[in-house]
Amino acid sequence: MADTANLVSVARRAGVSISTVSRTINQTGKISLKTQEHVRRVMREVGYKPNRVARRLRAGGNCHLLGLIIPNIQNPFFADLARGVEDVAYRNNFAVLLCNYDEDPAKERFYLDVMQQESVDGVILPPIHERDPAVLRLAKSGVPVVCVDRALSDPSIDKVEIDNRRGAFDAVAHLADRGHRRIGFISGPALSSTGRERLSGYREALTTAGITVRPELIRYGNYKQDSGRILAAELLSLAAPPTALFVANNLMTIGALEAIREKGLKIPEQIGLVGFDDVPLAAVFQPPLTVVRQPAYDVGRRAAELLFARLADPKRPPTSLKLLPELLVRGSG
Amino acid sequence: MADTANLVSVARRAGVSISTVSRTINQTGKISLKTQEHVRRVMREVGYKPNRVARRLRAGGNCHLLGLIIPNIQNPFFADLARGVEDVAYRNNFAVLLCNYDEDPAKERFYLDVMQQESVDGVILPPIHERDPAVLRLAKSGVPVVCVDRALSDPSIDKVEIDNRRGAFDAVAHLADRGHRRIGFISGPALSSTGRERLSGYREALTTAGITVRPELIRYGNYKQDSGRILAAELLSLAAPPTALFVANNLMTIGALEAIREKGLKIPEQIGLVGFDDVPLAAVFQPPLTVVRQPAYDVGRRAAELLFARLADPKRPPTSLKLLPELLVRGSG
DNA sequence: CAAACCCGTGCAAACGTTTGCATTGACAGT
DNA sequence: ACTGTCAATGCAAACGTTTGCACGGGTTTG
Repeated sequence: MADTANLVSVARRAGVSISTVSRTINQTGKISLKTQEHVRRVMREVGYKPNRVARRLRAGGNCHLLGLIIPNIQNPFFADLARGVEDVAYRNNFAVLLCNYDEDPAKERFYLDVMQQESVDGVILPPIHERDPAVLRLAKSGVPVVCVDRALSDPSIDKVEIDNRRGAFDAVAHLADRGHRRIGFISGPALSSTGRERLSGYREALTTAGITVRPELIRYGNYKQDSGRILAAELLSLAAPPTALFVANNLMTIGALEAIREKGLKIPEQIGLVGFDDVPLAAVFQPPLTVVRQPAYDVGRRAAELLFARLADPKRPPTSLKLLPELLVRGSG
Repeated sequence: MADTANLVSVARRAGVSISTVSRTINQTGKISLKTQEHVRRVMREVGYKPNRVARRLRAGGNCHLLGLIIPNIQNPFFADLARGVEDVAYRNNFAVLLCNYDEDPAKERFYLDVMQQESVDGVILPPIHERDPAVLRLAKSGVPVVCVDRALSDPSIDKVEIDNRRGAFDAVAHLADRGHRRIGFISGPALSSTGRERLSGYREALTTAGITVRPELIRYGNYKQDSGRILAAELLSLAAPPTALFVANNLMTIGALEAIREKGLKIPEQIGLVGFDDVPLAAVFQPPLTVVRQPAYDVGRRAAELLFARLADPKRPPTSLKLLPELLVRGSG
């Protein structure tokens, strides 16, 4: 366990003070070119790597670490998003602290504390709901926060969202175009901003198409596979069942497919289906699934870029981005 | 930006020294029960949270952070694995530093450096290959390392693997049972240990079934979707094409499905298909996909548990776990 | 020619912990 | 009464950085 090279050993070996070494590394202060080169050579020789921990302790931030707190990395949407964040972080020599909070406020609070304790340079997360007090507190304490996917009521916070209303509208309008009049909707939680927006897009599309909104065709799920299966089964068992389903996220869509299979219904002949979120297998599915693709990777990428912009200029005005989802018409509805 | 409570402020407020506070927190040294209670009350009052950065700097490890370096979080296998790691970490009040290295040695090296610079308590990763020098160096430098999914030649390192040979054997034996005699194999990279093991399982199953191994039916991919599509198309265009395909991972299986669809072949009548790795949609696919399910979540969980065991007792003998995959016979082959 | 200035560099404090050692009473054994 | 022991606590060094300030010497300025 050879103790690693540090500023002191480099300085001693180069015959200069540790300040000089530090300043050559960070390009701060005036150091003659000759000295710089010499120091750099010594650093290479001993394989010096600055200690990020000491650096963060001293500088309290500004030190190459950012936090990403998401509901669940097993959801492909968040995996893509995380990847977008990570790629930008890597390009800036940042590492990413990843946490899954499972929509559990206690876990969220724990991880927000961790972020502060680790003095990360910034945090990216979908807040648990619009006025998430723990997130607001973190932001107020000076840690840059970027919200993704879901909004936070505070207008001073950078955010990257998806136009959920538009995505849902397009999907449902498409189903109406195909002649469907009874379109069931498996929504997200009534409390979530994404859930509400997708619901309003659904409503609006129906109204535009001159179709009455029937509450019995709307069910509220929790974005998990099971609820998709159960709620789809409920809808399909109605006396007057819908001829098409619109499902508010990927996992619930898979659940709905299970229910449809159990009923032995043929897609799209007997039941049309459009889901929110694309998934890897959707394009090769029989029939290929029509979905609203969310640019998840881009959401992550843009959020990270926003974060770096804020780090570079803490005074810049807050930015709010709204990315457009895309209806991929394949074969299921 | 109210400056956060620290040891000094707590100590002052409680009228004791910082050592006393520190020792109450860590349950080290002798502090009277009365003092302890008092200190704890003050800590609650001011909402004190120990600064993890300072702690790590001082203690150099043992400080609630572990590193996870994986090829790509967008691969559901690694997403599940990551989730397994994270759950165990959370239960132990640890946070996880997650990095994607994309099979790129430069990125891997960068992230391994980061791990050391962050003085994480331990690292979990699938090494890029068996004698990955960067990983060996890290391990030698005293950072506990647990290898997952792929092996490292050094026997002193804890590892959790999948019995790839067995998984491949079961899959191919199953296809042979169904009467297939020309079974194509889309393998992983020839260099990877998983690739080699799955290949040897494939060979063994054929031999056991009395089928000659034909090199022209074996193709080497890179575990990505494109190579699955391209190689499957090649196999299906042979003068004597295989009647069934065995594909060595999930993404390449999706690629193979694309190729099969382009050819207009019916599964399983015209072409049988078994893939390594389960994916969310596989069970509701038409036909449902027969796959070798890897217990990815458990790999992550066990690896994290191994890591914590090693932290608790650095002298414990190295452990090597081999988890069994499971052939899920559904409808595709 | 002194005063003012700038360049290149070093000294030492600070960041918030942990921990070896010293210190203080209290109390028991002689 | 004197000493050794022990429990409870405090002091200060250390972890590896960054950075404000000071300093020496050379160059410009009035």
